[in-house]
Amino acid sequence: MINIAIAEDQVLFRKGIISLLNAVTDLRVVLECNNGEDLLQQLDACPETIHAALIDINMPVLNGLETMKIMREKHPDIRNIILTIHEEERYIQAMVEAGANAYLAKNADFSEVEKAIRAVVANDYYFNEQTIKAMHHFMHGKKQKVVLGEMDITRREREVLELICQENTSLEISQKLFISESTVNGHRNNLLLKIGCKNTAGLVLFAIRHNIYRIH
Amino acid sequence: MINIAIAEDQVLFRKGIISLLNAVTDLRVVLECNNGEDLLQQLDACPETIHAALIDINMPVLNGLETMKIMREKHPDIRNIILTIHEEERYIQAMVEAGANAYLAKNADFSEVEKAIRAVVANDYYFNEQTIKAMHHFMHGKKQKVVLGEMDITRREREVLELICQENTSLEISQKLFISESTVNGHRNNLLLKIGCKNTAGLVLFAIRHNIYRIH
DNA sequence: TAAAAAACAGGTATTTTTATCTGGTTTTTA
DNA sequence: TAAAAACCAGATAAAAATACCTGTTTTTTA
Repeated sequence: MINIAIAEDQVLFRKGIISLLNAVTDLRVVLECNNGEDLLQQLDACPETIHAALIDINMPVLNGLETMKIMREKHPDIRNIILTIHEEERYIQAMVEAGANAYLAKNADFSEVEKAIRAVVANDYYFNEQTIKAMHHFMHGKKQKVVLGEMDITRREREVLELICQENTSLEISQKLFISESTVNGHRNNLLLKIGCKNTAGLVLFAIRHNIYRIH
Repeated sequence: MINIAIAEDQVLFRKGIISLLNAVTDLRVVLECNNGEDLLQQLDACPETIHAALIDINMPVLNGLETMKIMREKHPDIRNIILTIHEEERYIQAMVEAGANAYLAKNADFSEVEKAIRAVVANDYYFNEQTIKAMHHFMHGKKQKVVLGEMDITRREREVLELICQENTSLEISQKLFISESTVNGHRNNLLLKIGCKNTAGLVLFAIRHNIYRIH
């Protein structure tokens, strides 16, 4: 019997996965949580041995990356399977680098989820073609300048980026932050370099992808 | 017995929901599809009476809104339940206006999905507090300038907008569309006016909100 | 089917953004 | 706790985006 924990904030998706997993005779979902912090707390209180954890990236309170880093330290025997909508290579790279045992896109089919669970329990890791490819690109030095961006973006840069997303010009931003327009343009430029994009459009896309700016 | 169809492109989410629905004794998922076009085709070939359809908004080929409009004409007896990640009022408004019988966010819990299915079958409609609120705002004239925007944007403008989101400059866009840079700038300007935003950041946000550009 | 409206194509001038710089300050880390 | 790295602030020139125009062609609609 394989015991599974799942951290995923979308209730319906979570319940659906649990239903599918519990329908398999030797799989059992022992723990379910809304976010990473919840997972860590529940694990401390859990008497059962957990073999694998399905972890979402976008979660409130404690996100997937941070959660997994702590998991590696506090629960090194639990295999971490990332289950996310993000298919960009930089996510795969960041997660694998941080110690993920498997990386699955949410649009994978269930048989792959099952396969990944069995694989990580038996052989520690499960990497599909997409993941292997991302790792190759990473190793061949084709990695993005900023792996999981927001971590490497300074507070000031983040403030500027937020205001850019709110359609402010550099002058307006400088007035709101009480700095000169040139400085704002300096931050803008650093953002472009760090994120590795070409212009404002790229900055906005990055901000949305990384929840620096939330779209309504 | 209530027969249900489901159109949802995320396989895992779809399979999960189906597993949950089929676990309820008097609910049965008869039809599952990847997109709207698939749904319409399968409905034509389906000998069973479908009582309700769960429809996602973001789907390839034929999206939720277009799908539902056709459903209203060709299958007026089937109740359409929108099941989406979008919680913005303009989506609710657009969908209800187009004839949705219920609107649910994907982070609803399963009991609400079940409740909504029973409600639309018994009483045609199911609207929760959030939906009612959006409809009130709509009726009180607080609706956004562009309800589901893309309708008012020409094909050419949409092409330009897509390329803007892909971080192309006006010159690059002009080369890709075989028109002059000035023309591209003209389209850009019209987009700014129609959408009512200030700059590229606003254009990108609009494109994402209205699924003209899909973020990964 | 004419008239009207909308879409498409383009030009010019101004403003904003982007590419490269310099140097001081704060934070890491060896 | 020095040295190194990263952050913050800024300037200037070049490139790109935006504001404001004029026409032509295609679609609507009265």
